[in-house]
Amino acid sequence: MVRRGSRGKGAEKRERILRAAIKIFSHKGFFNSKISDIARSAGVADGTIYLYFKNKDDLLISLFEEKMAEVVADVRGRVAAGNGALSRLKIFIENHMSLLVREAGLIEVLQVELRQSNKFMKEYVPVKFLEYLDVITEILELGKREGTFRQDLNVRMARRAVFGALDEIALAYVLSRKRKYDPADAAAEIYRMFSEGLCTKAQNREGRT
Amino acid sequence: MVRRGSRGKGAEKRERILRAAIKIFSHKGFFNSKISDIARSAGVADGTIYLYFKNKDDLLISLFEEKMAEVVADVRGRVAAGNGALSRLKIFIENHMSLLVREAGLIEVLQVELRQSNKFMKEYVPVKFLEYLDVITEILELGKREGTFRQDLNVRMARRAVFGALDEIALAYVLSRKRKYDPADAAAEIYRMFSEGLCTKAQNREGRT
DNA sequence: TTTTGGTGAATGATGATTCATTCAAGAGGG
DNA sequence: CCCTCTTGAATGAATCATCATTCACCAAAA
Repeated sequence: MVRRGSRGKGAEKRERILRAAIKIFSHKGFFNSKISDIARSAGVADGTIYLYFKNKDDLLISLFEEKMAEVVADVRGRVAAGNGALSRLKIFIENHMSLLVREAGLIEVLQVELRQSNKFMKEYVPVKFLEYLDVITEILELGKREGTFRQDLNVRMARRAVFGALDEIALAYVLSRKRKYDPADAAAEIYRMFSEGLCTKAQNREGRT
Repeated sequence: MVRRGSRGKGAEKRERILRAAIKIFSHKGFFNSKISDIARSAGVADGTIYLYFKNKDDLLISLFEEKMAEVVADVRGRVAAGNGALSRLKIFIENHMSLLVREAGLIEVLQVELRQSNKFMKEYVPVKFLEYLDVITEILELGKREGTFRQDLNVRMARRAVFGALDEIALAYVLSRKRKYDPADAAAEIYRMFSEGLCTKAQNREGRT
């Protein structure tokens, strides 16, 4: 018997299906993607997908949660390396933009399907996505403690604003075939917009990195 | 014979269908909405919808374009009343957040379906949405001319950042049943984040409204 | 031989779209 | 003023294609 845990051949096949799902969903969107497309792309039979996932919805949600978990763990590690809130914010923004290149398909799926699922799959709470937002929250709170950021900054609002700006720019990048700008430049620009907007006046008057 | 131009009973019926579509799409999402749902809600027969719209996709797109055209014309008028880029930016942000209350259904549809359509309906270019972004662009360019905003501000990027921040916060508002915050407060917060981030240092050192 | 993962054709539901038919209202003739 | 007649809007039941999901069966491993 082949076990289907986190180790062994089963896990490998499951992973193949997830990768294929990312590819197909990112090309056609969830509703236009057929299970048989995904199966073909993964090199398995249609029915096999149902051995690993409850149904099509479950496939999408598993994809969100598992891949986002990796992204969150990864960015947490990177951010921790920065010292000070500004440095960490910079790392976070740069990492997000570089995901566009490293994990293009995944980001495309997240961007167009997350909202849908978020809104219409009643029982689904995007836990891992919220954790991603938490990483921003932690940076902002650190900044307030440090005195780098305004004391009256509304953290809940600011983290949405930061994520929203990143996400929208990422979306523009993904949608434009022409790839009009460089993600690294975009990161620098966004960082500047927010750091100069979030810093105390004292910080603004002095020179900053 | 009843004509179906922009005047007369035909237009009224068409409008009823559009309003019903907004209601149903915003509740269930495009793919989960049945034409028969919309027909019932509009008080017409299924087939009637095909007298006014080519197909389901066309219904969604017409909805985008026509309703966004109204929103764009409206915000243009309001923004023109402000003098100076900062004042205009403030008006734009406040108007966007107040749309959440005035046009809740429409905004919900735009937020979750626009990305989808944008990405997957190959021929569709969201003209009216781009015009909405142009309103921001014009404000930013005015600010640069005036000297209120940094000369090296990347307008294309900044307008996406502004829209993205607004959109994300609007989304959080729409998704949370609990209505955790007041759109007017949110507008003030966002305005502050961007104005302090976009202004030249000279502006920052002096007092501002 | 038994067990289990894997298969993919068959099933059944769903829902967009069509189209034969109905209906209402104006036109014109007597 | 009344009675056809014509026209096209409106209807909604029927059609038809499309998949998600199931399940009877197969092959390899134990």
